[in-house]
Parts: sequence; structure tokens; C-alpha cells
Amino acid sequence: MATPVESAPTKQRILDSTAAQFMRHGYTGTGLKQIVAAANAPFGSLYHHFPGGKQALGVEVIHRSGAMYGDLVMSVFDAAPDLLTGVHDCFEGAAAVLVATDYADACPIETVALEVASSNEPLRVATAEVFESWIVSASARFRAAGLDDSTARELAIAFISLLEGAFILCRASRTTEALEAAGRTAAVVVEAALRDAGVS
Amino acid sequence: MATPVESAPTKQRILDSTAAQFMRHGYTGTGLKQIVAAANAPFGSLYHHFPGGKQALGVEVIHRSGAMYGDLVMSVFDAAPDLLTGVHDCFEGAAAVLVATDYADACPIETVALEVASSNEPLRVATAEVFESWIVSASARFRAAGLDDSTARELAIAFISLLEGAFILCRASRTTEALEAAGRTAAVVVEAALRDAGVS
DNA sequence: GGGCGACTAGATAGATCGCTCTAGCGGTAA
DNA sequence: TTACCGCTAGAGCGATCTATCTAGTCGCCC
Repeated sequence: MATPVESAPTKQRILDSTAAQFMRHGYTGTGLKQIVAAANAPFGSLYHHFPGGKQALGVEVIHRSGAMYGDLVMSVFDAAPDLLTGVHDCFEGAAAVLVATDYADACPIETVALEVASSNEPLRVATAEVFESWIVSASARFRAAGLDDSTARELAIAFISLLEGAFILCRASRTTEALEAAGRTAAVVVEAALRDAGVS
Repeated sequence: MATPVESAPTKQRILDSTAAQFMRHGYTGTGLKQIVAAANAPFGSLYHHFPGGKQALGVEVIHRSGAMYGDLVMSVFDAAPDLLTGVHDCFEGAAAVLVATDYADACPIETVALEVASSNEPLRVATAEVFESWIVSASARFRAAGLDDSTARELAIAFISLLEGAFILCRASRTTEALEAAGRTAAVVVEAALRDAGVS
């Protein structure tokens, strides 16, 4: 995803290149020239595939990257033997990716989300839709473990907040301390909720 | 802080104006022309007071806004009768500010922190210094409540991560649900830590 | 083979970017 | 008064931004 594949179709290379740049430099910090250069695509192709310009490209990248990242996290839960291990693995895996990419690849949309929240309504809505879909997906996992609806949703929001917040601290400090602390905290909270529900 | 005072010195008006714009539009999204326009200052004054240009201005704004916000949060803890109430009040107060400012004023540096983490080393270092100072301040509060050093630091990081992460979700969705959920989660974690330490 | 649509390719427009430059104002000290 | 200095004031530079425009290339179907 980060490195565009030479053989892939132009439109996909542009999407991949844009997603990679959004993570590192945000929306306003990413120029269309850089996007096509990194994608090895001609400038004209960008406006052929995305007649709506930068904003339309942004909306599509947010939805696409958001769905991919959501699937990635859910696959970590799938691979784990139980919910608590899954929560732990998410934070550990995120820390590993962060270190492997020199603290560049965290959440694919959080930087853009903050940038556009007060200045670009279509993009703000796109990020909101992605976050809501993540909350719904995570809630389903918590419900499947035996928690009631409102507790599951609250835990899902706390889980995502801890992850996103820890990403900020980790990328700023260039350490994984925050993800480790947030991961342990998330585990504590989930464990407590399971105990309260009499499931564990 | 958000609205520059007409009578304040030019340099301070520029700093205030910049801080306000950074929250809403981020670092790259904020132009120097907009800054001086909003500050009612001549363009030349900007480079008189900040010979280092936009980057130097950014570093000073990050440190200044970071210190002010840290003091604000600490004053909430001071006003609360106990630690648990203080934690709760922080999230509730943050939600109130968010609603009052049409979901614009959250953390003054998180947007900038994500934008510059992989592209501007001096600014990245500045944000890291601010976050570390917050962690140290919050840790002191938790230690004062009877928790040991490592637990206090871990709780401080979790507290800040929950707050920053919830800000992202709230600004994207234009609701306060995430801050409410994160606030309850933070309270649960702190309460559990106090119980484990036999303090509560 | 001829025509057509999808796509490539890049020059270019108009606006805005960060930044530099010179000129001038107003208060203070010699 | 004259010289100086902190600061105001804004014109203007080269670069870069998003977006548009025309021209050319490719494969596919009739």
C-alpha cells in the first residue's frame, strides 16, 4: 500500500501514492505534483480519473484507506484466540509497524481528519463515516464476547481513542512507549468489562 | 487566546492568531498572510519578530500553546475535590469547549504534531517536548494520589491518549460521544489503579 | 482500415505560497 | 535639530499550488 506497484493500473497507483503521502504529510501538505510523481503517473491522468480534483481524490482515499485499515485491525482480532489477546495484539502490531516505517505509518486518516475537520466539509464527513464504521466493527467484536450493546460501543470508542491518541504521542516522541501504555490500559478496561458482565 | 486582542502588542497578537489558526487548519494549511490579517498586523512585523520565518513562529507557538493548555488542564485538577473528579471534569470541560467553539478548539497542537512528525524535525521535537511535559505534570498528580512512579506515568499517558484520540473522533463526527466514552473509561482505569494500590 | 473512446502526456494559467526588500514612522538621546 | 533605532507598512520575487487545456497514443469494435 505504501509503495505503489509499477505494474498496477494508473488509477490504483495514484490512490496508493496519495494514501501514503496523506499519512506522512497530511492533506494540505501533499501536492498533486508529488502524488503523480510518486505514482509514476502523468499529471493529466489524475484529472481524468478524478474529475472532482484533489477533494474527490481525498474522499476516495479516505474511504479506501479507512476500509483497508479497518479490515487489517479486524484480521488481528480474527487471528487472536480471545478478545483480550486481540486487543493486546493490535497495539503491539501497531507499534511494530511504526518502528518498521520509521514512525511514519500509523493511522492512515487521522492526520487528514484533524486537518479538514473545520475547513472541508466533504472530507470531514468522509472521515466521520470511516470512524463510525470502525466503531461499529469493533463493537460487534465486543458484543460477540458477551457484552451488552452500550458497553460494547463505549469500549470500541475507548479502544479507538487510545490507539489514535497513542499514535500521536509515539510519532512525536519517536518511541513506542505510549502504544505500550495505551495497550495495557485497553486490556485492563476490557478485562474489567468482561468481569463485570460475568463472561470471563 | 483564540481571538487576538486589538490592544495587545503586535508580537503577541501574531502568536495568538497563529495558535488559533493552527488548531483549525494545521501548520501547512495556515498561510502567513492569513496570520497577519487575522492579527491585524503588518506583514513586515512578522519577520521582524520572527526572523526564523514560519518554522520559528511554529516552534514558539507550539511551546506557548502547549504550556497554556497544560496549565489549563492542571487547573481543572486543582479545582476538583479529588483525582477521580478531576479526571472526569477534564473530559467534560473539553467537551463543553468543543461544543462552544463549533468543534474547532480541541488540543492546540495535535493537528500540527501529526502533520510535522515525518517532515519537519524542529517542529516535531517541539511537539514531543510539549507532550512529555504534559506526561510529567499529569504523572505528578497521579503520584500525589498515592500511586507509584511507573503506574502514574502509564496512567498519565493513557489519560492523554484517550483525550487526544477522543478529540479526533469528536471533531470528525461533530458529537461529544467519544469524549464522554473516553472520560468514563479514564475514570474506570484510574479508579482501578487506586483500588489496586489500596489508596481509595 | 477507419473511427472512437479511454487514457497518457505535459504545457500553461491564475492564484497563493514563504520570504526579502526598501521606505517611512515615532520616540529617545546627544 | 540631528542621528538613531525599534517597529510598521506593503510592494514584489521566485517558487509552487490546483486546475484546465490541447495534443498525442493506444487498443478495440465495426
